[in-house]
Amino acid sequence: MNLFAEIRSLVVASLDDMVAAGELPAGLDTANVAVEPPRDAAHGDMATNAAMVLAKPAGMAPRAIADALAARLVADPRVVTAEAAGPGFLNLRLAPAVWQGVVRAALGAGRDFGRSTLGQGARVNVEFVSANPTGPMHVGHTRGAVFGDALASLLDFAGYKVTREYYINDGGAQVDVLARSAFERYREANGLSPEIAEGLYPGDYLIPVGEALKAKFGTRLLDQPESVWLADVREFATEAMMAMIRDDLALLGVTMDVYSSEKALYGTGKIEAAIETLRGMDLIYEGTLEPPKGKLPEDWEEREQTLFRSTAHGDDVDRPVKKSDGSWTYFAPDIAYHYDKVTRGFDQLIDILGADHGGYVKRLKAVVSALSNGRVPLEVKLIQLVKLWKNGEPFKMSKRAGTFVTLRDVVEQAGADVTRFVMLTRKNDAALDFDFDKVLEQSKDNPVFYVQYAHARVSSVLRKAAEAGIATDDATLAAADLGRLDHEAEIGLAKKIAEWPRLVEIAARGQEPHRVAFYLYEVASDLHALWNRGNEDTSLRFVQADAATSQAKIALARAAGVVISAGLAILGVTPVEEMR
RNA sequence: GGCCCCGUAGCUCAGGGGAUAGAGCGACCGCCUCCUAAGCGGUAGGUCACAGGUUCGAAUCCUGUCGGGGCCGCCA
Repeated sequence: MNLFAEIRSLVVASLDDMVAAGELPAGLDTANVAVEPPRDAAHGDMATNAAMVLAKPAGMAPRAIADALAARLVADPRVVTAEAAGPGFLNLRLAPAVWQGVVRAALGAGRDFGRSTLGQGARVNVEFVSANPTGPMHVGHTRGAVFGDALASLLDFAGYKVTREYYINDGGAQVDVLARSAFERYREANGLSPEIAEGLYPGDYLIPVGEALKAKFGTRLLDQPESVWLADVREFATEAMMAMIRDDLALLGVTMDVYSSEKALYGTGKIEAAIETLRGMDLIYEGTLEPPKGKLPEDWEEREQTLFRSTAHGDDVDRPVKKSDGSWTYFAPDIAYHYDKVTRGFDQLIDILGADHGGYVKRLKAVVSALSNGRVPLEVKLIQLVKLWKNGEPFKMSKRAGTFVTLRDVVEQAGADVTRFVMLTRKNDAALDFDFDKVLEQSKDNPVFYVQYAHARVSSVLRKAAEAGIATDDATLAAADLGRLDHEAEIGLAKKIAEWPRLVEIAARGQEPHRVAFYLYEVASDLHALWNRGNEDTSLRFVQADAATSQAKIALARAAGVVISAGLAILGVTPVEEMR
């Protein structure tokens, strides 16, 4: 139930009536006609730009269209007044019954209130995290994980069929490094002193892997050359790392639907097939790249390479798919992987990458564009840095200094709910400050607390009502006499609740889960404001002496709680029943 | 050199064709004997980096400039 969409339908239908009555010329395009909340609440409940949009094509004055449209709109019982204003806006005021109906609808739908059919069941693949399986997840991964998961939930809520996917980079040189690092820990487990050479991974997290290798292989591998043990140790260590990463993700409440392996692409002909497909489109050739402009790399040499003609699909330069020794570049399996996603039948692909991969976006889009013949759009969402703060100072991360902050560190200190909410209070492409002191603060200055507190207050109302012997199940509340909700502050909260279905669609269209967080803050703010007014004006308290009035007011509170819990569910945050 | 992101109130940030540009913090003023104060109400504060352009209308779209950050190269 998107009230704004309903009123827009009414506006468009009224415009059609005007055409039929000869008040407007036929054939007008109403696509740009919008019905939105006005910037200033004093203007009314909703505003439409119809008269301004149609004035020019209709060859009429905006005011004339607005007045004629107004006359038709007020005939609808939902519309109380329709007044032309400003440059040609038509401001509408809706009947209290409409807002009361929103409360009833929210109670009826529960956490599904606001669910949309916008996506029409389109299949979307959201690939996120995709951290190298060489160590624990760090803060940067955490933000990507939270964003990807929330975006996936948001799209699901908006009517898409979503697959959450993790691409395991287990095919490159870094997993060999992992294997060698783990082998040293294996030697250590066998009483030898490990030699963590420069370039190997020194982290303690590999010590248990060494122990496990000992348990599995005993001393058998100790005197063997690398060629004997590398593949086995690599596989063992990679699996151990992935188990660790899955645990980290679980800690955050993130569950993937699909794990795809880069390694699995090798030796199956999938890479070759993808490249050959491109070659069939004349997009693969042997050639030489121009040297990069500006400062030339010291070891730059012109070499003939196998190149992907990504410039044919919007990239700036063509990209190598083979190294000069004939092996694939890291880009080649990525081509095959995206080809795989396309052939699995997704209607839309979303990649969530760290901002440092920004230079990679155009070639990925070129791949997907080419391999899907332009059918499948690829959207790449870049995740900006997280800056950690502690005790009022920036918390510098350094692997060497041992101040490397893992996902586990963050979640253990701040909790999954707080971590998630805070990381969703910024646009993905803006840097984020994560201040350990502030995120745990129990005050209204902390948005996490503020929103949770609002939800807890709703629960508190329900508990109080129950103690007073008032029935507060949703069915009873929905059947309450909501006509008693007539105070401007109460109607105001109902109006905010009415925005939820519209917000879901806006956020989903823009792939911007942060909008949900900001909206929830507004709902919480309105609820707190109403609650505070109860201090002065006891008639605005939710629990009243008589059951009927109480139920109407509690229905409103409950509807706000429903929206908050629906929104928090998208963000992956648990709504709390009480503050502790 | 090229590409991407960013520049909005003192600070942190929303808003991304539409009316007088918003919120929180900070500042200033007022408020707690009581029933809902881990507070509440109010005020001040902005050439939306700059310059052109498109439009009936630009913080929003386009071009350029300046400033901040990121990326480039057979490393994934």
